[in-house]
Amino acid sequence: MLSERRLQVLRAIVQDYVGTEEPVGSKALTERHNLGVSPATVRNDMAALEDEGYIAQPHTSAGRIPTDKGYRLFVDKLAGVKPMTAPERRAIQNFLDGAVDLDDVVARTVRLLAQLTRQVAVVQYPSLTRSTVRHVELLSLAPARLMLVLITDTGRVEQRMVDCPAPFGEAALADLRARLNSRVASRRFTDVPRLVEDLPDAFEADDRGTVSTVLSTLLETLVEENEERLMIGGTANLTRFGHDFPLIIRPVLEALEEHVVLLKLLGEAGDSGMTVRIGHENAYEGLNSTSVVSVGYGSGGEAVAKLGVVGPTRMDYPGTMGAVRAVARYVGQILAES
Amino acid sequence: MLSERRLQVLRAIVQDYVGTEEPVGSKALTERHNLGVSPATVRNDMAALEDEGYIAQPHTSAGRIPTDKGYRLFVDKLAGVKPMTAPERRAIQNFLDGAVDLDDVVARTVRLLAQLTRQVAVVQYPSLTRSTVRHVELLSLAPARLMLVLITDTGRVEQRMVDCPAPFGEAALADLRARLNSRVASRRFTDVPRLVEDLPDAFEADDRGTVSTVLSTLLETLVEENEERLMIGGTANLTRFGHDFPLIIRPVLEALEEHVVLLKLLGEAGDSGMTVRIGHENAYEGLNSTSVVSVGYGSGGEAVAKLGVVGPTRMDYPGTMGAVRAVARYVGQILAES
DNA sequence: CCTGGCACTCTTCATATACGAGTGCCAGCG
DNA sequence: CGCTGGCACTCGTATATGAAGAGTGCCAGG
Repeated sequence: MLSERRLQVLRAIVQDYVGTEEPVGSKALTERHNLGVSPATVRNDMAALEDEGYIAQPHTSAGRIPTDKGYRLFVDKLAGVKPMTAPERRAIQNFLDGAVDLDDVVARTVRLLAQLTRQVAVVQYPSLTRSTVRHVELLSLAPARLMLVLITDTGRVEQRMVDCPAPFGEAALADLRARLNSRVASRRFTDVPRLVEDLPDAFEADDRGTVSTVLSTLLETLVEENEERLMIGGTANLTRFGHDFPLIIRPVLEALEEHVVLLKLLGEAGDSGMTVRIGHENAYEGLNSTSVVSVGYGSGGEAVAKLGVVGPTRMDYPGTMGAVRAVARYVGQILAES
Repeated sequence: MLSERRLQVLRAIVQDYVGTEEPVGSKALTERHNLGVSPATVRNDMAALEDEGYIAQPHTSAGRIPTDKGYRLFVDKLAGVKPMTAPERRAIQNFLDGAVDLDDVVARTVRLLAQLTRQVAVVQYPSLTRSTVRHVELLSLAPARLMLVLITDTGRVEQRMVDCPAPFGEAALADLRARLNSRVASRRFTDVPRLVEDLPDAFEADDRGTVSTVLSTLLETLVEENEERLMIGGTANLTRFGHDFPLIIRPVLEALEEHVVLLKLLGEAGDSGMTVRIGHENAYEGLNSTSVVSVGYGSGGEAVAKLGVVGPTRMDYPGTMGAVRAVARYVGQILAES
């Protein structure tokens, strides 16, 4: 177990390195933080910390930098979440309050988060499977072509084309629409499959094919992988990565375009509370030199989706976590209001 | 006026520089291209080309690289559009044919274009104002809350929430829906404002407020700036920019996130045929070291939107133009089929 | 108008050297 | 036993120097 002072030394190393981007030496440490001990003592502590794998030196005779394990300890034990100041909170609220619909909320959230943290922001749309149905609509576009529109209580709207096996009359359409809504409105999406499974039985033989097609399209939209969407922003902040960045930045950009990868990443994060994945803790290789800070947000007590940021492992964790948490809170409020 | 040989020298410089990314000297030129003259002669030609501003040398006693003006001449006079090979064309078609809806078409197009050109791809959604109305739908979500859904012949779907000044009955809703569709279905979106302006008159006084609100929401969605959307992809290709790229790449990433900037850029491009904007020809400063190749696409003879790529000025123009043109053609076909 | 020759310019690369930051270790002190 | 100052050592960075090479501009001659 590490002594109290050694933990403080680690904390000081992380803070200085995050600030300066340069390996930090024993002398500089004692000057900038009053640890009450001499550089020689700090050197001993550093040697111990290095033995334990919390810090490393890029080259012999350079200062130390934290390892992923060092950041992990820092986040878990040595640092809290830095709360937003009152003016910052007001700014967040003002920025989000103008949103007119869900797309706008998500877009604004991405911008805001990117700006606050100066990192890449990732915001997931509210998951269908965690929302309730507000309305299901069926439009007839052509004799054998329908459009299915799903609307959730979180304001999300999904539409899908349905090619019917046979023409479908106006009367049957109205019937299906009414029955569908009476069964699923205000119900959770996860219950929908069970609630509609016997619907075709209520229709004439000629129409059952179409009804089944509509229902299977409906169920398809609820399948995970299909239903999750997200928006990213602030990629320009990747340029703040470091000097060596050409090699780092490319896989990160690639990962950011692979929404599936990001969704998986967010999915792996804990369901409640804030999750920080540091460097190699991220399963996806391209993100091995980044950290991902994410948290769920939702209108009530329950999270309907996640949001977060992706940045260099050398990031200001307390500040980033504070911003992410605050934004998630306000987004939740906005969703609850609408 | 430049002599024929000097133009060939310029062409050779552009080709070599694009290939090697290194300034090209007189000796290397005569070795790789059989111009039939000696390096000394080429040097004289180069001096002349430099006087005219077509090429420049990064440092004294280094080879020459083309200027924006040089690329311009190359594109206008010295190079054609390189057609896609038959297998490439088949691959394009296969890749696009699986698309299930417009979002999917656009997403696939972006991926395809980014992959073919190894540059950043930009694809605009079909413009509303250049499409015709397939269907307008009104859904009642709450007593005083409607949802307006617009569907175009190109498969684009836009939805907007409408907060009504007063509750709106089911009968009035059905009436409005029917009247609206009978007036605007199959008409061009640009005609819509004229076609609906007297609609409120047909309703009872109590409902006129709501009808007007619906109509003004409808008209709002048609305003340029609001109605245009686009998707980008392949940003990871920005890492292929050059060695100096941290300073170049940041403003480019910023521009790519500002869809308004990109839309303006595409808007300025010629309405028919392919447009190439080279370096400083781009009005937006952040894109001064990039070139933008864009072209309109559409189901019929008329373009409904544009697509293109953004890359370094040092790009393979003939190949890029060929890919952009081919993709635009196939996308047009796909849209016409659906 | 083209060509070969030639002197000149500059960048790049390798080598050598000095400098300094930072370390590890040790003996001594409280 | 832990902290401290001292000291020798390592090694990366910065600077200077020189050689090599690529490329140029210019000129005289064909």
